[in-house]
Amino acid sequence: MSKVNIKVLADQLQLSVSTISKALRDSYEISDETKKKVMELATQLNYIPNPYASSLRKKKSKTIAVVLPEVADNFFSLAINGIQSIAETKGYHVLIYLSHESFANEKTILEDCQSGRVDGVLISISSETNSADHINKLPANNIPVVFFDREQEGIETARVTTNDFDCGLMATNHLLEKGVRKPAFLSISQSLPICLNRLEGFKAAVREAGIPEEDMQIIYCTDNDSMYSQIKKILQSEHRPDGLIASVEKIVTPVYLACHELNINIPKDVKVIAFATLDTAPILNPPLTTITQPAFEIGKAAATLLFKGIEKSTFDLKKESMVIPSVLIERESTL
Amino acid sequence: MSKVNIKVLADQLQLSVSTISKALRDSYEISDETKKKVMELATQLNYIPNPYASSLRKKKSKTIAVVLPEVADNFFSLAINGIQSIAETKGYHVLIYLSHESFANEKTILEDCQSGRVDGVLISISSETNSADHINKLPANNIPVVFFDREQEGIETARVTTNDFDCGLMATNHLLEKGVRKPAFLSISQSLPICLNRLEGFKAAVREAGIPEEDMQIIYCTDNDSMYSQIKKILQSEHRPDGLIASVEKIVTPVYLACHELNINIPKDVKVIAFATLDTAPILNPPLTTITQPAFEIGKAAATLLFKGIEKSTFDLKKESMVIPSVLIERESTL
DNA sequence: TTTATTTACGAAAACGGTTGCGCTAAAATG
DNA sequence: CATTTTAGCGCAACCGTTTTCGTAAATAAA
Repeated sequence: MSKVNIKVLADQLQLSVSTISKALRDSYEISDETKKKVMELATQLNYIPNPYASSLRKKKSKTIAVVLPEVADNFFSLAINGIQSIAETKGYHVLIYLSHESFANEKTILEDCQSGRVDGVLISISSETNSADHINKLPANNIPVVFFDREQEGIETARVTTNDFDCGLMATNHLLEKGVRKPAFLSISQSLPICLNRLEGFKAAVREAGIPEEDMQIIYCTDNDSMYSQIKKILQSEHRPDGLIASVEKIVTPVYLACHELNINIPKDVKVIAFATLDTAPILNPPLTTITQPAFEIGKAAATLLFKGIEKSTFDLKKESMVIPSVLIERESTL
Repeated sequence: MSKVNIKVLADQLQLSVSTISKALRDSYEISDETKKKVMELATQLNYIPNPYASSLRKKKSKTIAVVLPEVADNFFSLAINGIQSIAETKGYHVLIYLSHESFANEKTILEDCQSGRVDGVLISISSETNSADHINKLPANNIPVVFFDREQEGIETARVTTNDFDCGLMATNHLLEKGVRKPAFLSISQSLPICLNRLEGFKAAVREAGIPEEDMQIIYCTDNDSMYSQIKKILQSEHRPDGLIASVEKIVTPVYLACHELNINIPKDVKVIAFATLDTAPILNPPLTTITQPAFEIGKAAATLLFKGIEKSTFDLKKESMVIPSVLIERESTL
């Protein structure tokens, strides 16, 4: 820690600490001459203000928390980039917390966020979370919260999501148009709104198309480790689907591996479409048709909203809610 | 911000603030009876200590900074996970900073790190960085620094890297064994040690094998946007290589795309091996032979070292240096 | 019983900035 | 020339905790 503080500057210049403080913050109370002297000595001695002293007094930390389930996912990586890009320009610092998809962890993290450590929170909830209390405490304590991607119902605050229902519909219709008659929807959670909404879109499309109940499947792959064998089992069953919708990115690799292993041809035997931001999608075998979410933009938008909520007291986050549409990129996995 | 602080507790219990503080921290000076009363009221009123007040007084922030070029890269995502996993158990908070491969940004970030905001820094330097001064200031100011993956020479501190030279050698030898006679090495920087070391391995292997100078190529793809066309040009030239080594992950997609576009068959016409932690490697077309770096482990190891450096004054980071080997995973792109 | 020690707590000074208010001298106003 | 205004700066409280030191009462040792 740098040992030169305001007091050192004050002593050397024979001025009071308040004068130094004001000079550094370009206050109108201080003459240009003094300001210049202060600035010069400050840079000369490499003075760096202590942010925590300032935070303590001003009750502002210029820091936000980003709470997410994992970073080992392309979507969240890109979202973090988007968030950072905005935070940088605003002079904010970004604390990253990982819930590891655990509700208990999420709760602990959010508790700490009420300590004054952060001015606001961006959160994408864990797949276990299905209660709102632990999150509601934050706005109640004047800490603005913005959801991005994975939201939680029953909380009145801003959220930035993508058009999940429409995309579920779109993805399913795409498969149906390509001749799929026995579609299966692969999910990872029975409670996450993103999964539910995508699933609802799937159901709507299937109903609309008049697919009989027994020809469609909804499969929950909640456990990362058993995902591969679970998918293999489905592909070997007598009700083998001829079209798969992977509702999240991490389902893609097990699906492809299982198909290769079982000598099931994509797209001839089974067509595959996935919600993913994978940039290797075009070079997969075969290239994967994706519903690509604007991860970077979602991050940026969420951060922008949060900063408005933090800085403008007139701005009401409760009224804000953004939907940034995803795009379907057709490739050979659904040819 | 929660309005209940130590003073509120003190008033309600008719005790002094110092007693409360000590009770909360389980000091031996306080009777069990008082401690219990304090704890109870604290949880009842949902007291959450202000970390910045504590930091200010104790001159410890329980926070570290992670400075890296980008997060839109599998390697760094995994590394962050590794770092977080250790930080959590130690009760540390993690600030993420992105240099966007810019030296100027990196410098600004590191300057801020000297403010007392963080107790230590984990850094993977930008591709532009080739000076040490801005980093050396940190240890000089008693802020421990640990490099992970991308290090900078001329700085006496711990680093956690992988065996880049050996892997460069290994990758090249692998290609040569598979019949490659005109290898090309694709790099992104002329100064990054990871690139240089891998390149040195490449050179050594090529020399050893007696490949004539004119049959090997070293290509610098410094610009993200022109990478694709640059690679295409190389593949169309008369000196077309028959083996490619992608020294970093982000080169993979342009290489595959270019080959597909030009109808160049991997591995028949050109064999490809890449330094990458892509989990889609096995489902690419064709599956990609990789030198897979232990990103998660590197993150964990670096964080572990940093915390030792922070907490044990006897522990000398200068003497520490870890190499965690990468593994070559053979797939069809080099068949 | 006297003295020494322990136990349990409080007062107050830090930590490093920020900020409202007061003061002085010079400049502007009448 | 008397008076008000303004420019420029310092004093001191404050933000919420931690920590040193002091002290009174209770206990132990002499």
